[in-house]
Amino acid sequence: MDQDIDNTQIAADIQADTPNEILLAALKLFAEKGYFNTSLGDIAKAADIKATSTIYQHFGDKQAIALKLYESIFDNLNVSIDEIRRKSQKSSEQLHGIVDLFFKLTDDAPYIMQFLLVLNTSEFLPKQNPILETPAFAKVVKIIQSGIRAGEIRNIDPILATTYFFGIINNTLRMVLNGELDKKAEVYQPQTWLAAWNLIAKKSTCF
Amino acid sequence: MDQDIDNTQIAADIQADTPNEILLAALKLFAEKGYFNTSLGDIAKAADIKATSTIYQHFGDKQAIALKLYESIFDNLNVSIDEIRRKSQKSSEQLHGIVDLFFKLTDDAPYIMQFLLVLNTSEFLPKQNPILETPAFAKVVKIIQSGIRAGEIRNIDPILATTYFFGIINNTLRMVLNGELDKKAEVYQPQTWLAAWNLIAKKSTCF
DNA sequence: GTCTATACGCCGATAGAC
DNA sequence: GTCTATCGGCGTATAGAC
Repeated sequence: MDQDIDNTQIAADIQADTPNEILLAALKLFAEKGYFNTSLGDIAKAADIKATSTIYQHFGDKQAIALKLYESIFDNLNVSIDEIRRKSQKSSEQLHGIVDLFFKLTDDAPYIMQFLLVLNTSEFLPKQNPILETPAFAKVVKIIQSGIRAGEIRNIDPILATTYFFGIINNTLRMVLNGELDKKAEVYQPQTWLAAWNLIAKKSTCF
Repeated sequence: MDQDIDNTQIAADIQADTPNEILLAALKLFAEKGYFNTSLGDIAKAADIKATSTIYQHFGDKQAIALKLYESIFDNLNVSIDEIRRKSQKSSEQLHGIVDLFFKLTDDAPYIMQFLLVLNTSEFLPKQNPILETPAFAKVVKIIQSGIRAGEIRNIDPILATTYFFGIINNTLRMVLNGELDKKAEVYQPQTWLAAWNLIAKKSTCF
């Protein structure tokens, strides 16, 4: 049991085995430098491995590493969203749960949020769904749709409402990730949540 | 005079000479496939040039092409923003002018907006300012600051207000660029402007 | 100013010993 | 299962003819 469980929480099965070391090193480097600026040599070094060939024992090729990361992150995101939806029926509370998750991840697992919000996965995973066509995203749209039916959310195009809502949330988190907003994400969470929610809520308090 | 002046409007000096052909080809390819998935061979072919060596007659290296694009786009953006600021004193009208420009560019020069909103320029232009530290961005913050002083805009952190405002605007444009929103940008402009403006305006009409 | 031809290096990927 | 050693190719960049 290592004590470096910082960024791994969401990164699937937490095992201190070599494949996971490789994944964590790759996630960090991809987030920091981008996929194409990261060589297998970089990953090997960061994972305390002497030979790049060792990587091929665990992954088919470089893309496969990125793919595994992509799948881990979205699988975990899916599970988290399902849990959030089970806890409450109200769209407002479900959305609040997702926002809470995103802000926590930004502070606790910034590499994962960098992967989600900043990297253009379609550039190195062309066969994979772009984030906006991912099951996780579809679930968010569903939440907003049912919020509209329930009268919680204004009657506008659900896709557009989702675009506005996460435009605010994600842009704020991007600004935190790149240091343009210099405090922890949690500092901005309350007012950012209010701004985003009031934007789509039916009975907005206006300020 | 060629008739393909589609995407060139903002791309600086419009001349049908070879350097400009190269820049236009590169812009298109970078926007479509990303910088690292685009080889000099790709650019040469798209620019109707037989030899990659010709490119080196006009640009120092591959990065220099991206740098020239970066400078052209931001120089033109700067000029446009200055013009907009000169036309009116009111922050609301200045912001509306910028929003109008962004939506028009998304419909008329999508490659430029892709470059601005989607590409991670810091991955291939590490020495250049990230977009958020660009003079153009600083001017937007200034507009919002003076809007706060004038009582037009609510008294919140100008950086945060800018983040919210362009979170909505830019995310909407990103959704148009990738086809997730399937109509022209101009279709979404009125309600998106209202959503973004009411979010930061002091006397919001609420809906 | 554009071409042909070619050099060079990096990095992804493989073979095979231990 | 990790290592050493090496290959092959792609893509950047250069030399030099026309």
